[in-house]
Formats: sequence, structure tokens, C-alpha cells
Amino acid sequence: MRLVIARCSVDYAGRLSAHLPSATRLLLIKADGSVSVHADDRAYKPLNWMSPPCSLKEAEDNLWTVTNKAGEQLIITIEEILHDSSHELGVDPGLIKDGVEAHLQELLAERMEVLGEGWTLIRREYPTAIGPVDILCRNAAGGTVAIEMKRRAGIDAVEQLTRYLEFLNRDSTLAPVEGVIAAQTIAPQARTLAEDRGMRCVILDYDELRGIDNKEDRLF
Amino acid sequence: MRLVIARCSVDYAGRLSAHLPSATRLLLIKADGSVSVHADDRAYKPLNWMSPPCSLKEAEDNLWTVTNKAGEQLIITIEEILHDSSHELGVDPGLIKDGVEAHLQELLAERMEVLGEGWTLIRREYPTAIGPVDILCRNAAGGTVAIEMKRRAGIDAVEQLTRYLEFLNRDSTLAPVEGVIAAQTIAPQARTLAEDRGMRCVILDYDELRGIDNKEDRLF
DNA sequence: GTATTTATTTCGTGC
DNA sequence: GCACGAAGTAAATAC
Repeated sequence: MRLVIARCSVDYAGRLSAHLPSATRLLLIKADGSVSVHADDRAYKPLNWMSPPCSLKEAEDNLWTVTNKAGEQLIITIEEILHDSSHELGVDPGLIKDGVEAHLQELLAERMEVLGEGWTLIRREYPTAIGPVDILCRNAAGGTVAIEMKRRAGIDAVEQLTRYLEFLNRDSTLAPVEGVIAAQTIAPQARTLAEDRGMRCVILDYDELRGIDNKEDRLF
Repeated sequence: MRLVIARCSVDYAGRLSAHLPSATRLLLIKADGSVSVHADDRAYKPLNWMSPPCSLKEAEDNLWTVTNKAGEQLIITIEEILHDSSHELGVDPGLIKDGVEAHLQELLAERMEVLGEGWTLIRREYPTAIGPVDILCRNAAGGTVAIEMKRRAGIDAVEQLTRYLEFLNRDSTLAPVEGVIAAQTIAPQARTLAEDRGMRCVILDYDELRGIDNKEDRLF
């Protein structure tokens, strides 16, 4: 990893055109060849960048050109270098995450009974013409139920489930299909809309879902 | 801006839980108080971060704690510091962009004929109770058409246009109103849904839109 | 201030 | 490899 603090101007020509007037910035050149330009604010987003794979060419006159496969270019005109250091970092072991939507979906699929006795999984990510339904299952009476899962359900989740139900109900081998919104939190307006459309709303407790008879799956 | 290269482990406790095992990384502390942790790959995304406003507290035993208003925490355990430097950057003049959705909309409004001979603009950003329609126009037969524009159209664009059409069609001076999705790329599932709902899909070519009889608007 | 929309989104996953 | 949806989305813009 190479860290350069420099007064520079930057031009990007690719999916759009962008220009950065002259100022002092951090240029971050990583081992994978990627380059990013950072100002002294915003933790997350660089002002400008080129994702790998790409190649950096430094011309003598302090003109850096970063090019990728698609022909997009980042042109950095260096006016003054204030700092320049390189560091050996090695491969990062990577981030370990816990508590995202996919995790919730796995847990619920393994424990359909939290929705009601006798409920059984048909499959996760059940495909339709407009995309996969998170969970398709059967209730105790044998009726088909489509479940839309979210960490936090908003109106968009209700709209999404509405579309799926519309398509699923055209399939005579499945119809009638009921809908369930399952989430850790459900926005009040989303609940109102969902119930207005005859959907059931279920609050999921993450610790409970993975805790009750699933102790061997715990991380601790 | 402070640049620290350190062997460290990191824990994030907030909207989710995440852990980074010990490794050598870049810690980027910016003037706005934000902190980000970078590995030696990926130009755009830090491994972990805390957006401003937040505060960094350095305990003597090399335990850094970054906290934000919501109580989320980033805990960095420093094992060895390999580099530590600070730099004065000043305020950045910021990025100047060209070629985004607003630009596409201007160009299409000036050249309605790309949608069909005899098509005429009624107005851009036509107001409705639920927000402005990108473009409202008339086709050769005199019928009203609402256009939803996107650089990349997804299902959300189709839903948006559906809502607009629902409201516009309640206005007897306009009804019946047809719908057009116009974008540089349209996701296949979005196209399926749009055509299912009787909307027309049009692919826009940016260079062609601004090139054909619009040379005076070119930048070069 | 909040809510909505955009993004050179990036990133993982299923097919 | 493509397409789709999630993200600690973040960031900009409208209201």
C-alpha cells in the first residue's frame, strides 16, 4: 500500500465525466492496483477512484494515468508531493459479520414452526418471473404462503410481496397464495398497508430464532 | 488527516456485529472525525468505518474507541504501530460531474422525436399529488404519455411509473395516459413487469442523444 | 430538520 | 459470466 499526500487535480472519463480542481488530497494506491483519491472528510467514499483490475502509469512529468479494461481513465496531475510512503500489509483475513438478512432467512427456514404448528418449507428463494420469493411454504391447512423477509420492513417490502403474490396466484397449482411479512422491525405505515392487503405481519426475534433449539449453531 | 499503519484487530457493534482478526491495516482518521479501516485491496470500500459525526477516544493501552450519536461503536485494538503521520489538507473544492440522470432528461426533452415522429413535449417534471413525473408528452395520435427516466431502470422504476399513471388517469383531461420507461439499461425483470403492465420500454443512447443535432451542447 | 432518490454505488449469491 | 437484490448501503437533493 502506497500513501501519497499531494496537491493535484483529477479527471475521470468513464461511465461519466468528472473533474476535481487542484487541492491537497490523499492518493491511496493498493496492492491490487486500485487507486482512490480521498479528501479530509467522509469516512466511506473517496472523491474519485478506479476499482481493480486496473493499471497505473506514472509519466515523468507527474502525470498519473489509471486505466481499466473498459477503457475508463483516471488522470491525476500532480503539482506537489508532500508525503510518499509504502507499506507491506499482506492479505487481510477479512470481515466476519453477524446479523444480516441472509442469516435471518436461514434461521426461519429451519424453524418454520415459529409461524404456526404444522407449517412446512417448500423452498427458499422460490423463483418467479420477476425474481425469487424469499421463502415459499405451506401452512397447517396445506395452503401456500409466500414470505418476504427483511431486517427492517418498509413499504417497499409490502410492494415487493404484493408483486410476488400477483404472479404466484396466476399459477393454478399454487393459488391461492397468502402473504407474510417477517422482519425484526416493521414500520407502522408498512404494517397498515400490509394488513390492508390481507398480509400477516410477524416480528422476528433474532436471539430467539437462533437460540431456542439451535444451541449448536451459536457462535459462543 | 492522520494516517496510521498498524497491526490491529477491530470490532464493530452497531447495526450489526462484525469482527476483524488481527492484521496490518491502514487506519484513516479524517478532519471531520470519521475513521475508516482499509486493507490492501478494494479502492472504494473500507473494511470497517464510522461516519461523522463521531468521536475517537484513545486509551493509553492502545485501545481506540470510536462512538457515534446512535451509540454504535468501533473498537480498535492496536498491537503495533508501523507508521503514524498527520497532514493538513484544507477544504476540498469538490467534484464536478457530467452525464447523470438529470442530463439525460434534458436531452430527451429536447429531442422527443426519438420516441416517434410527431411526439411533442407537454412539460418536464409534471407535478402530481405523489411527486413529479419526469416527462409528460403527446404521441402522434394526440394521446398523453408519461415517461419515467432512469440511467438504469429496475423494478422500482416500473412501480414508480405505475403510481404516476394511476394518479394521472384520474384526471379526465389527460386520461387515458400511457407509460414509457426510458433508460440506458433496463433490467430484464423490470422489462417483463413493465410490458406485463402495458408499458413501452425504450433504450436511450447517451452519445446519440446529445450528438445528433445538438453539437453546440458538446463539451469538446 | 426529515424523507426521498441517486450512485462511476459495491458486494455477494444464485443460475 | 450475468442478473438480481442487499448494504452498517452512503451521499445528495427535495421538502
